[in-house]
Amino acid sequence: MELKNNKILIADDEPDILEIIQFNLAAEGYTVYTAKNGDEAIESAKRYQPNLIILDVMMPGKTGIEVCNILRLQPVFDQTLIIFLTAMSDEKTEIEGLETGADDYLTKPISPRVLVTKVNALFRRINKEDNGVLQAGDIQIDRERYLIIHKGEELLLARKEFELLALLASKPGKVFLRNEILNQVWGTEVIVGDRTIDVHIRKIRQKLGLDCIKTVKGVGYKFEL
Amino acid sequence: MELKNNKILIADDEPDILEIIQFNLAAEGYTVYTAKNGDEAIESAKRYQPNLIILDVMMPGKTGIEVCNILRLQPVFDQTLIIFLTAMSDEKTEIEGLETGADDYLTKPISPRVLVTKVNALFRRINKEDNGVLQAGDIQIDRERYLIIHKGEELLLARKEFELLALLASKPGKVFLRNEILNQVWGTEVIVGDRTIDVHIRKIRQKLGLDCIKTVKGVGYKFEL
DNA sequence: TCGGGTTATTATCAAATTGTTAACGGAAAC
DNA sequence: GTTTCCGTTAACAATTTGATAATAACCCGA
Repeated sequence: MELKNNKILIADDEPDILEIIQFNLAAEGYTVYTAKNGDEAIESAKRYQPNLIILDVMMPGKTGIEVCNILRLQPVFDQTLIIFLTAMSDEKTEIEGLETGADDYLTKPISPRVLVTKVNALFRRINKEDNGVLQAGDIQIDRERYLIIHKGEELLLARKEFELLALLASKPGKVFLRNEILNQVWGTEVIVGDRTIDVHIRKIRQKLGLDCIKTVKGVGYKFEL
Repeated sequence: MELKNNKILIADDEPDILEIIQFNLAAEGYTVYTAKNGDEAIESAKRYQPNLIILDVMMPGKTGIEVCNILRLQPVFDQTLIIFLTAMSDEKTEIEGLETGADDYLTKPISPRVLVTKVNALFRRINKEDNGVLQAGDIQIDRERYLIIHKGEELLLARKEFELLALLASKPGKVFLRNEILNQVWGTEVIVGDRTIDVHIRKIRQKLGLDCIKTVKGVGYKFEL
């Protein structure tokens, strides 16, 4: 049903727990990496750039909280989800963890079903494109079928046009800087001129027939109603 | 978005890289200093007290990591952001750097766009006021959507007007000297006459229809109520 | 009240930014 | 092997913005 192209890193010093979690998440379709201690976790995190990191708090060497603190220092891990595994009702730890910016907790012993549920819930929250369809105003953006639906009519956009519109519509109202647009739609490697964006914007406006993309001069573009 | 009164020091022994980085960051409105080796870097850092230091790891004399360690010893550089430039995927160095307290990494070859994005992101993290809504009296300043909301009505300001108002409203009551305003909104590079500020103030007053910007004769302007 | 210094206002011009169109090369489709 | 479509660019038009100059209005103290 879903394309779970999400990477998860698990760090725990107990091999049994590691295996249970790995098995259950892999069965859900996630790509799972493991680490046996804090240092391994940091290394793996940097290498694989996982979307979610599950950290045991009690680990030899660096604790989960220390790992979290170190990772959060880097913007790369700004958006990364982090879940802590704690021994039962360790309130002090929870408070401490909260401050380091964890997204959720799990207390041992772990129920595989609870785990999977929480993980799914977290990702659902992040990937708004839940069922592949992004709703913005009366416009539907179907990522899976790569088309726009406006008032029942299906509209076919070219790839770049589609991605550009999808980006803008992903946060209605937000002004996207030209830089942001280039990064998200064209990637960081390619170098294209500034006019390129304009031309694509124009094509979208033309095909949509709606004035839903506003120009904010000197700043960028935004999608609005 | 253009509160870039930030100073950046770059240290690299390759003149080409130095120039590329300098050019791109200067274009973003940062004030940029350069150094050709570790010792120069330390000297410049002490002299200019930059907000961000970009250090090549491999440099003749002192390496970037050594420079970092030396600087971090002094409380003055406690809060200074540090980014390392490393050869491609040198994980060992990255781990080592992390421990010395770097804030981010860039791997060569450098993409100017990635560089600019990361630098902006770092500063945004420090100056948290960047996104989110700033509430001042019954006026909301929405940085993300780049508009002013007053009594439910959305008001569009030109870029400089917006930045200027955002600056004044960021500290209601505080009198901003003309110099401060110039530095914050126009940056230290650009040179504009004094009347320019007046004109922008006037436009804001006009568009807002409110008397919320007070003149403090001989001193500057302040935002109030 | 007058004068010096400062700010307000206005119109104007230059520069920056974006819009538009056409055209070209290349990839994909036929 | 054509043909079509896409992405990009260049060139130019249109628009908006920002800076300045010139002038009026203001405030304060002498």
